[in-house]
Amino acid sequence: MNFFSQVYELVRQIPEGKVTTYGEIAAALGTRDARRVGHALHANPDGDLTPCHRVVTKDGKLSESYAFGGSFEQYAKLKSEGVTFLDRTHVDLSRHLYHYPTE
DNA sequence: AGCGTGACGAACT
DNA sequence: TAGTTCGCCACGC
Repeated sequence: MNFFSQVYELVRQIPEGKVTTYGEIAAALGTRDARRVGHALHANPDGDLTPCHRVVTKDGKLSESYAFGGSFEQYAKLKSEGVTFLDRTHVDLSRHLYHYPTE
């Protein structure tokens, strides 16, 4: 089990209508290196297997370099799942942030 | 092999 | 409050 796989596992645990942040994932794996989390998602082409559109930055901002058609795809997918937005590129984290259980 | 960069973000100054 | 440094490492050059 490598870091990438763990990232994918956590992302798959995000329920519909929820989002999480790079920092949450990194912290859940015991590190502060959010860059690897982002890199893992971008390196993963399995858009159906791993809902990377549910992962945003700490500010709730959608990633600017999203691989599947830009942040608009994230916006469309998330909105269809019931996620609300502060503006076209910012998720309402106060309503939809998924916090990983601490163990 | 080293160096710079990067879907990031917290801590520090 | 804003700017800088540090964490940590895959990847391209």
